[in-house]
Amino acid sequence: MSQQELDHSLKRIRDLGLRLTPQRTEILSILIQAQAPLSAQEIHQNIIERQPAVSLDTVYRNLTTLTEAGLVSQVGLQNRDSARFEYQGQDHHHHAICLKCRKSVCIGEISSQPGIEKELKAAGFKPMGHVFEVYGLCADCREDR
Amino acid sequence: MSQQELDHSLKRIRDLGLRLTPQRTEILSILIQAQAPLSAQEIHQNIIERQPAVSLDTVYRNLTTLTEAGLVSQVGLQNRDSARFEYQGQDHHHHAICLKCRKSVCIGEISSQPGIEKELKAAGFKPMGHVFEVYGLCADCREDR
DNA sequence: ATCGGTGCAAACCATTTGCACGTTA
DNA sequence: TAACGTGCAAATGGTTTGCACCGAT
Repeated sequence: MSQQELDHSLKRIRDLGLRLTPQRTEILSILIQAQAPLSAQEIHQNIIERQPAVSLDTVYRNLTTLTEAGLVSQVGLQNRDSARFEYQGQDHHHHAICLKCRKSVCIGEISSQPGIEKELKAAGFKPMGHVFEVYGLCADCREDR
Repeated sequence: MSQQELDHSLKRIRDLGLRLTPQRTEILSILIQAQAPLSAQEIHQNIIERQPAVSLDTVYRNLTTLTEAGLVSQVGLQNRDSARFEYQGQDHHHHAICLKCRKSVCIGEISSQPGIEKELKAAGFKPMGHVFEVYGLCADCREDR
């Protein structure tokens, strides 16, 4: 569970020759415990409850660093407002995002797409990742029953 | 072909009670002719070659209006820099976006995902749309052969 | 003792908005 | 002529950056 993920992450940080600062550890542990992808601002709010001096810039810089380290990944919302981040565990998964309240529900990985793989191959495109997001209305926000 | 799409779009605009301004028509026709999703800035550049007085704000406002009219859709890039827009024809399709040069290749619609549909139903989530984007390196930018 | 990391303040830049005027229907 | 749409300029807000100091290794 989370302690294990934190240990794994700290090891990876050390292995990459990055330093282990209290800020970095804190950001990581917040993301590991998070139930949903968080924005930089939300992470910052969360942190200053315990460490009031941590700046928003540091949160941004660490999110970049952790993303490059492969420990965190970005979750978009088609360029509407701010970016969201989540801890990148073993399981690759996606999200269904509510257009009204912004909450997101995790959904599993999509099945392989032979047709698309073939198209990419034909175009000479080298895929390195993908984004799949469903948007709509969550159970609380939909107006029909 | 494009004249037909333009006519269809102009009709839709009239049907919605929106006005037909030269700026609006121009933006639409640029998007219809575009080979790839364009950013607001690119559309603006393109427009002022013919109508120097059109402002960037107007481009933004029209992109919003046209998106709401269902004639244009946004293509993201996971919140990295600026948004891109493309004409929304009959066919629903997706993009493979090059992380280096930003060019994008169109790819077909993904096949239906029974597993995910079931998950969404269980969560009470009402899907209204989805985004699927592959990112990686295009034929020109990949370094291996 | 290094060199990466941090805080602060200022810079950036895409996008949005208020307002008065022009134009479409 | 009544909204709607536009241009201009200013505001907004998320994110980035320069710089000097601090602290992990």
